[in-house]
Amino acid sequence: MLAANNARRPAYREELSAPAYVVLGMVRLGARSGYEIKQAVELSIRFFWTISQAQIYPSLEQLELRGLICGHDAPRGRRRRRAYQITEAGQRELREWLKRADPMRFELRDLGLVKLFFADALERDEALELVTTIKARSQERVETLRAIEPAGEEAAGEGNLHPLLTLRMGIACHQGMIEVCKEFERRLSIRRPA
Amino acid sequence: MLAANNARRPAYREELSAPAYVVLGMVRLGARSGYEIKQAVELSIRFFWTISQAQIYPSLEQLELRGLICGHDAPRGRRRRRAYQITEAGQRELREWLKRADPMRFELRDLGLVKLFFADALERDEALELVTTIKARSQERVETLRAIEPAGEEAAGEGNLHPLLTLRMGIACHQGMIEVCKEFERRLSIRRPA
DNA sequence: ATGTGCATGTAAATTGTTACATGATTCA
DNA sequence: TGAATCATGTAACAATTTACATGCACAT
Repeated sequence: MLAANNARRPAYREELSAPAYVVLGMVRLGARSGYEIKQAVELSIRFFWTISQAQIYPSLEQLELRGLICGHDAPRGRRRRRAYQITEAGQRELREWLKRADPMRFELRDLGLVKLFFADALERDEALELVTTIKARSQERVETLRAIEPAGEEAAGEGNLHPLLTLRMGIACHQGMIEVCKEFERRLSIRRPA
Repeated sequence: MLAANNARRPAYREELSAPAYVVLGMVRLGARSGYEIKQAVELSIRFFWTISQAQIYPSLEQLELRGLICGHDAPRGRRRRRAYQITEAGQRELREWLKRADPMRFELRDLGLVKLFFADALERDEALELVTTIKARSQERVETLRAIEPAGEEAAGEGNLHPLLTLRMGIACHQGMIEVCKEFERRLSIRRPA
């Protein structure tokens, strides 16, 4: 019987996985430990990409194996910790990925919109309520994003323009949906007022 | 040794899964077979929800077990086929779900935005190209959605208002993002023209 | 002493996709 | 007769999340 390697590390493929590129990008932006990467994701790209802690550590390993990042033990007191930096090769690989014309699939999974789609099964006032809920959700999201905007503008002033761009895209997207909700609220309440 | 049930049908839980509700909703709208449900999804909600064929048939089974839909064999010639209809209980369950105030998480996974976020690692003209690519992607999406609009308007005239609502939400969302892209294209090309 | 934050890691479960397998019907 | 479409189903695979497990540091 052969000794099987049961550890579930990702297979060594030619292509890096998407999470690995995300980790690489975050290391480039200054996140040093797995812990810091997770935090950076939550503070920035969480609106269009999430990554769980269980994906980060294997990705770091994978990246280091290829020499795209280099890590060294950097304990804080007696608490263990491994700090990473991006390498020259890593910089190149990241840029290549950014320039690569791959699909970049836009995947939206939104049960809110699904419910809205089926809302003709409801009474008119119930449907109206649903539209209002969906609108409120986007309004909350816009407020959250607007609260981050100053930080994005500051970063833009210091040469990191693109986080602000993605922030504005999020705001614009939800703002657009809010307007449509308002239009349909009028439409639904005029025909049969509450 | 106990006889294990190795078939991978979904565990019988209190809660129905999201795909099951999607299937239920589509059966209500007149999709009869698993095949028709898959088609209906591709023709309508695919922009904010997808479902693979491998999820549909177990969902149908699950729904029938609970009496939310009822199915009968309805072969076309000698080709086997099972046709479903929504039951009274199914109508109720669907409406309850639509009214239920659960999270309805909006989940976006977009490597395009991720790349944009990291685009400060690129030269200015390369970043500009990326912005243009992302803009083009949204423009294509808007065109696709606009092509469906007449069908949505027709459905709205016949009492199915909400598919048009979700269609307009998609258009508005991408239109908003397109405007932001244009603004940044100006910004990027003014400072250092190609 | 105790709760929160820093820090890393793994096992199990869940969820979803892709590919395969089968076979009838319709139309060119 | 051969391709496209209708129709159902499963096995294998891939991706991701959740939960668990561990332990130090620091402030209250």
